[in-house]
Amino acid sequence: MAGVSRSTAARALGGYGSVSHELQSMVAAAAEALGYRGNALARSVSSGRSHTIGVVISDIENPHFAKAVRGMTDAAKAAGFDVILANTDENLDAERAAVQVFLDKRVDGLIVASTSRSDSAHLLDVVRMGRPLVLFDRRPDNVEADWVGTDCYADATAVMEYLIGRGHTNIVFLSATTKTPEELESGHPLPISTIADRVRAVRTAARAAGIRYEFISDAMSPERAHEIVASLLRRPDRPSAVIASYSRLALPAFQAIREAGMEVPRDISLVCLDDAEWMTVSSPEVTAVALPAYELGLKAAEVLVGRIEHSGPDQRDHLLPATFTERGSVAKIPAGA
Amino acid sequence: MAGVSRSTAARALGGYGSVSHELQSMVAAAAEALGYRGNALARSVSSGRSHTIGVVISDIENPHFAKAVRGMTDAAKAAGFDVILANTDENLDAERAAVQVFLDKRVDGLIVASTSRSDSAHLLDVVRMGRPLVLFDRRPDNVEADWVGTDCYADATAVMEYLIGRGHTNIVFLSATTKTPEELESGHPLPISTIADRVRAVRTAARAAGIRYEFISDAMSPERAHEIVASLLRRPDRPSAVIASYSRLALPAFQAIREAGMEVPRDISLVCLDDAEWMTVSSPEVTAVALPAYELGLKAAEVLVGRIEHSGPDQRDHLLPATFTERGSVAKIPAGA
DNA sequence: GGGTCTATTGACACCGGTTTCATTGATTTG
DNA sequence: CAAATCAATGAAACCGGTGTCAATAGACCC
Repeated sequence: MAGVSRSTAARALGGYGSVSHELQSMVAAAAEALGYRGNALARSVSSGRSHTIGVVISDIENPHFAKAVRGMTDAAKAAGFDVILANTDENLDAERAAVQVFLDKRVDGLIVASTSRSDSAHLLDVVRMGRPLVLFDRRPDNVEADWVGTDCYADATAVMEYLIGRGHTNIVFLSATTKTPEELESGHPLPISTIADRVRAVRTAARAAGIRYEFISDAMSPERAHEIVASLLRRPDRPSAVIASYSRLALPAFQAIREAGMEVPRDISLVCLDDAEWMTVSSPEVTAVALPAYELGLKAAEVLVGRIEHSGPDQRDHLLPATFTERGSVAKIPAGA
Repeated sequence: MAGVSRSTAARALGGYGSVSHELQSMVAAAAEALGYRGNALARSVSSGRSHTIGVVISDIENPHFAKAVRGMTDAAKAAGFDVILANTDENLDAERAAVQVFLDKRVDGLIVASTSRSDSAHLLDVVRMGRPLVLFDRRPDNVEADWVGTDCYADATAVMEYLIGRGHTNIVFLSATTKTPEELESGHPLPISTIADRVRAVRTAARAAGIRYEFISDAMSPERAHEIVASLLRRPDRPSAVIASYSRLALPAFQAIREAGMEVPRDISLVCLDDAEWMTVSSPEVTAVALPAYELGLKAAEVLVGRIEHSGPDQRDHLLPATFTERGSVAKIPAGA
């Protein structure tokens, strides 16, 4: 329509090569008149860049990931990338499939919150084929890639010290993993690195202080967590404090306590290693560690984009600080009580 | 490597055309040995199918959308599609840009929670070029496409009847829109259809019952909502009940009431037209309308996939029921009080 | 045994971009 | 004024798939 060759039209629209001003505007006018829009897929096939990054997480309904993904999309958008999303529900096969599909779709890079610390062949594939990869939250043992996360060991240690400092001597750590409490106790390797770090921190701090502690795993669903806490409360040697591994566990725990006719923190204390909105309106408000989810996501995408564009060689860990927020859910137990 | 032509290799791997069993396995073996993976982009260029759907919402951090997106990804995954995501923050330009980019990336279909009821040229483009489109939550006035949502008018009416039934005669409706209260009052068209329906329901029910009511718009951020409610509480003619348009407004409202030293529902009642987790652990628990967010998302993606695959002609509205959940945040006011 | 049918295969054009290369004409240089 | 330089352009090949078509050959039919 503009009376030029395909090459010239492509140059005019693609903004590369050199085109005279006159033809430039003729082509632009023709494109406008025709309602022409470039085919980003075709462009990607030849250019090798899809301007899309793949994000693989366990569940977007989890507010932590929702915030993180928001951070990722914001950083991605600022750099001209889109985000394609997959939920794995902590299922390794689903994770592998998602990574594979995204690779097939030629994403420019991947952000993965891997469900496994050790089964990382699919991630090794990614780095082997030279696709930028950023590990999110969880850090697999043998994958050489950038990692963005928080220091779970330090955070859990701080919480333990806080509890111990307030006189607690019988603490339960509630988490969602398929490992048995005995396995946790014995230092059996855990599939998810963040949980592993927290368990290790609890064990180390409790032993150092010589206090009673117990791991309860298997709180896979909110319903199950509710049951577990309810039965915990009926025990004669009821613990003085419960540490919830994350907010989806703390909520049913809180409800179970209330339904049992007990009160936080009078009858039992509650801390969470993950913050949530509701913890600021509950009675009492819940003491928690607030993870910088949005910032983590932002950082992860920024690091990824950096790798995509500069492909520098220095992979490293990017640690962001969490903030411990004291509210009103932990009792101070008088010495000798 | 398998000693066959490109065509045959493609047929063997692509699973189309006919290939002898012998060559089929030779090609498979060669592909395996070479670690060959198809290029989904190239496939999409020639096939015209990208197996990707674009989702355009205002904010993934909003739990309503997080749940909805989870539903969408689940339905999409089941049908072999991936989801690519964009946040607009209720910014029309961002929405337009996102739709355009997704179109350029040749998504097979779009789900859009549009920020505007009337400025829908970009959506009309989508239907004009024959891309399947599903409208989510909000329904623009003149776009002929499937719509998945709830009946906001009916839900808000039910809440008003509940409040009126409990003796409330001075109600404030708190929403986040740039329109002034006077514009809301006069029936001025609102950009977002769900808010428009709610405002209309409140006005109609209040007038019918002859009670006092007031619109407060402009609660754009949680901070602003907090301020607004705080000043509301200092008024001599303090309203007896506040209806929060959605949970991100109810939370700061709840906090502001508490910080003012007042108590829900003794000093003021609170209802929300959108449910949230925290409303079950706050004291008191908050009466709210629970939107079936996950199901809405699931439905939206199912409808979209149906259109992509069968392209039937009968576009329609898909209404899902919300559930009113009475908890403890609304006082019963004795007649004549 | 000749003719038709059908499965299998390769050659080749196509999708819609990008990129290399040679050609052209104008401008700058010596 | 000839030679060198350079911007602008089109032809053609490429990216990595898919689809059409004709050639081949073995199976089947009478």
